Amino acid sequence: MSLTLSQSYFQHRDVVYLAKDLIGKKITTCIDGKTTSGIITETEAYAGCGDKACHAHLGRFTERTKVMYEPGGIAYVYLCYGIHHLFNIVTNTRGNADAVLIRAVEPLEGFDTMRKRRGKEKLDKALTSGPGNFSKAFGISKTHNEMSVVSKELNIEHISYKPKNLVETKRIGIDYAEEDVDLPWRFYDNSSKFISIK
DNA sequence: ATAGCGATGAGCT
DNA sequence: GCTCATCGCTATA
Repeated sequence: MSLTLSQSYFQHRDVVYLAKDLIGKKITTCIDGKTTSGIITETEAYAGCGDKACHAHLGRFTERTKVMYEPGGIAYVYLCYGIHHLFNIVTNTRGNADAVLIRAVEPLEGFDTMRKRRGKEKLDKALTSGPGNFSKAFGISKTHNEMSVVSKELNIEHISYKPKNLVETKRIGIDYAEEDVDLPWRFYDNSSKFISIK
């Protein structure tokens, strides 16, 4: 049994709760006619204006970040290091600019499509672990910025899967975030090998 | 107009 | 563990 998560699910006010709750959910993309899916194994929460690691810190509102202020349930995709497309789900209600970064998934369907998009022969953990790798394997790019995550192309379902060893720890790559660097807002299922780094 | 740099990943040692 | 590719975003002027 599975249930597609609704727009209102993503409008929950606590982005940290959502980041944790999304571990073990199933994410599916149907892009360029190719279906790929997997179990979410790693996420991070970014908590809007008050979070020094968040792109919307202090209400920063630019061409890039404006999508974060929309009501929850749409994608925020941006280019990192000029190379990697990083996929986030905007959460909370309008004006709050919270988001959950998807950092890794464990593949379920579309192995051949993922391998082809990644240019990899082997099915090792690097196929879909790490935010840039996940996005590439699932066919997500900046053209999907602002797309609904309650759609045919992109959706998330509750499935009968329970994370067996849920770890809470500090976020990756945000050394500039001063007193917010150590917030335990990264979550991963340590029973999966599809994790970016431990 | 432009300098500085980043929510990374791959390859090599 | 270390280097570096690569370019859009941001702030500053």
